[in-house]
Amino acid sequence: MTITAERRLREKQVRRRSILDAARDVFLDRGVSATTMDEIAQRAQLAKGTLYQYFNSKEELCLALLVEASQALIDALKAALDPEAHPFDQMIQLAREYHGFYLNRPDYFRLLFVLEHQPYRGHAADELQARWTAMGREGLEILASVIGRGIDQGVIRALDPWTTAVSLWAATTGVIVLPAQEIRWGFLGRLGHKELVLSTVQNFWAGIKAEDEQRDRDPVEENRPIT
Amino acid sequence: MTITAERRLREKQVRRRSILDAARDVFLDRGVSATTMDEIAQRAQLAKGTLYQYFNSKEELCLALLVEASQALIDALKAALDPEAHPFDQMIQLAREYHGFYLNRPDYFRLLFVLEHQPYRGHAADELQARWTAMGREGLEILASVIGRGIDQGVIRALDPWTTAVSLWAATTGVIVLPAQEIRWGFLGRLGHKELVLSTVQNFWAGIKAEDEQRDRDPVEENRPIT
Amino acid sequence: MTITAERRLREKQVRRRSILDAARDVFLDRGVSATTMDEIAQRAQLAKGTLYQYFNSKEELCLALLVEASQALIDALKAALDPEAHPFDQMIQLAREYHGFYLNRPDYFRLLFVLEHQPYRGHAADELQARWTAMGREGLEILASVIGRGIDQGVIRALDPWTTAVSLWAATTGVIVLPAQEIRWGFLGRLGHKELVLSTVQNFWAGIKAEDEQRDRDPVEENRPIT
Amino acid sequence: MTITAERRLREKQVRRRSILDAARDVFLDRGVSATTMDEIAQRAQLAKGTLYQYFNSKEELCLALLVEASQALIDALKAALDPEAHPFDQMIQLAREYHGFYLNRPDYFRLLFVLEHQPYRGHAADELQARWTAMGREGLEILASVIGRGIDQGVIRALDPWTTAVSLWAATTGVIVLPAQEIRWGFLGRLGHKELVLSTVQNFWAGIKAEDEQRDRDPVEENRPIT
DNA sequence: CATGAATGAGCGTTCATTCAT
DNA sequence: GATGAATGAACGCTCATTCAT
Repeated sequence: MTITAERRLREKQVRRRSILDAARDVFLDRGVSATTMDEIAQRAQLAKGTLYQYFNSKEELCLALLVEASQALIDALKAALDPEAHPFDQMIQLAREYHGFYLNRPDYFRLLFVLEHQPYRGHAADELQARWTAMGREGLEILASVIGRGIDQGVIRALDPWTTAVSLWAATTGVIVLPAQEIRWGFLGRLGHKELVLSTVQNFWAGIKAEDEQRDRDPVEENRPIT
Repeated sequence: MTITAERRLREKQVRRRSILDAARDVFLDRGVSATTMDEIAQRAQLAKGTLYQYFNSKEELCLALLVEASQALIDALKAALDPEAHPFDQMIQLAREYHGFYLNRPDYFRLLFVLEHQPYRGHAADELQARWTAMGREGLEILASVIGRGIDQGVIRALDPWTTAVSLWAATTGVIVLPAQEIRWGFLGRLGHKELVLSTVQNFWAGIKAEDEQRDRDPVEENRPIT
Repeated sequence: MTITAERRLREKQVRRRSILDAARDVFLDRGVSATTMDEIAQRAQLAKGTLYQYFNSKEELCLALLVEASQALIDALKAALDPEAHPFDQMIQLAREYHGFYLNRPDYFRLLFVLEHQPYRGHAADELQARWTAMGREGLEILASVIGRGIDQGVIRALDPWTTAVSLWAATTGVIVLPAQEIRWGFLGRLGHKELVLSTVQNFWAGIKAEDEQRDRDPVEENRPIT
Repeated sequence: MTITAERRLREKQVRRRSILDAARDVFLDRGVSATTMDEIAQRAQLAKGTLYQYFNSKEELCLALLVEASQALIDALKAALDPEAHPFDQMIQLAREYHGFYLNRPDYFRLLFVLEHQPYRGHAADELQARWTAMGREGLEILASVIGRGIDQGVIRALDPWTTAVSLWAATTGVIVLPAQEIRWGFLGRLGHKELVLSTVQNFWAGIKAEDEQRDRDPVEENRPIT
């Protein structure tokens, strides 16, 4: 009995997983609003009705994906951070990880930052909505605390850590997100996308470091894959 | 005769305007793909069929709005630029104007940079599509030429002007766009939004200026309203 | 005054004509139900509203065209008939004229015999409806009287003239109408269309002529244009 | 399990049938282009969306009906043909069957030969389109081969079998189709419709038979009902 | 619990007709 | 009388959701 129950649970989780995977793929192919539940069901090799046993609506399914993507990003950022390292190195670690997340999970990235999302004030999912918001803040706090430590150690000018974190994060995101708009704005220039991202971070560092801080070495090294 | 014809023309333009205004409002309320032609018609106090006398499709209507918004932005940027000024000041002028555009026409701004757009390769409106793309480039070129002049005058390091322009523009947009995501990411910090934008530009400047360039004064002054 | 009134009348007739011409052309291009009043107005170089000053509805416009076409066919058949000729020659005259009508006015022909027509029980046009029906009968009567005279003179077997007329007319129409269905039924065979029509008539004549009637010459000669 | 699946399949077929029946009825009432999917759904007592689970478009639904009707006609013609009989008798068999088809399935007949059809080059149903065309040809080939055998046996003059088949078929169709136009052309004469059809065939035979062929007997006998 | 057929409100779009000028 | 912009009821079709099996 217990064994059967366990297997049941395991199967349910597997099924939930495959629905999320399928939904993510199709959302990214077509955009959220252009995706139909039929397509998701087909990609997941499940009947359409089954989807509704795991998620109350298309909206909730999308939200679950957003929470998952946020969690993955936060986990990756946390794991990338060496607590012993110099604040500058930590910033670079985070930037590289952020860009690595973009490279390794462009699906999650687009889902979080490019795709248009309605306010999701639907008849369900208020809890998911709250979790999503909380996660956004959590990610920013990682960056803010790095900057705060840099200021404490005197290697960064006396700025507001939270504001600076927001500014850096937003600027970086703005650059990472660029390829999604390439259709409109034409080519990006001679630098590759990765170089563009890291040089933006480097410029930013140059702007916030304390006057006498000499650390200026090239942050662009190879990027280890994230799994 | 001529008087009647003139009035007709004027009325047509007025009606076209009111359709564009209504469409813009509803697009911003609901997002582009969730907006229905019925809603636009209702908001414009017109019959649905009337919309199709002015625009061949929803797509074309949206594109017309994008072209209009791009044009407004480009015009504002051009007007704000003092050709005699120091490159640093020009950068600040552009940034301030960009932010001013965001303040004065948040509707246009969201339309251009936040709302998701399909590739718009529909059965109409190819000319509009082309104009939109061209305008995007034109805007970037204004910034690139400022940076290019800065490099020529030796006040900016020897960077690629186009790449640097893309980087600065993307970073700035990333910051300006933040409030649209506030729902998700919580508060921005203690600095106001405008200060955040300008300090981002200032940091960027610090990163790209030539070593011996001393200009570092505070760019945050009052912002004159744009009409 | 009278002169002006006359010119007015003439202009009205000209305008009515150009509407009918335009409608006929577009009906034939697109089929009746797929034709829009916009297209007709455009082809007639008139405003759409003007159409409704000459015809109460699309339906009535179509009916007017049908009456006109019927009249043209009847007139052509009557004109082609030499009252002094041998009944066989008369039959051939009629057949040739019928086919000539198809060749010279394929537009009218398709309108009458190929295009699908609703019962036209609309809110107008009952009189036109009646005229159309009457004209159909009138055309058949021309053929029936020729056959009747042939029977009287002993050159055609003792058949019922009206029935024979219907049979000949229907068979001929069935053949003439073929090209309209070519899309479906593939090629027609080695004979040309005109030869097909006339050989059908010839076969029919061979079937109804009196045993001893020798007249059997080739009815296929050149066809004079009808204007 | 199998029982459930079987019943499902059966129910699907029943539903498909009832859609086809409803569509046929409404097409015949209103004409193809004037028929709306709403009307079909209402007549079938189904939701509109359900129609689209069985047919991809109105076009495909119509085409399916045409293929079905063609198949029924071809099957009937093949079944009616006695391969041992005299070519003249075979022609009469086919004509009688053709007319019988008209009597038993006037709905199918009108669908095939009276209703106007667009070229049907739509976004679906290319296979159906091909089947329809092929079936048209197949029907004609039955008649052509009868005529070809008559020529081989010397009872028909040396004509082109395909052309002659087209001519006979078109003439016969023209006569059979007459009642559909009765509204316009008034009564048919003293002979009944069936007699008209068969006498048309007989006249045709008289025109194509070899000089010395004597067979001329009355083909008009009672018509056995077709089920 | 999984299924997939059925549903029906809603979509973007069309077009015959009206009517103020 | 001529105009052409405005109308709005339909149209073919879609798709998130439900529910009997």
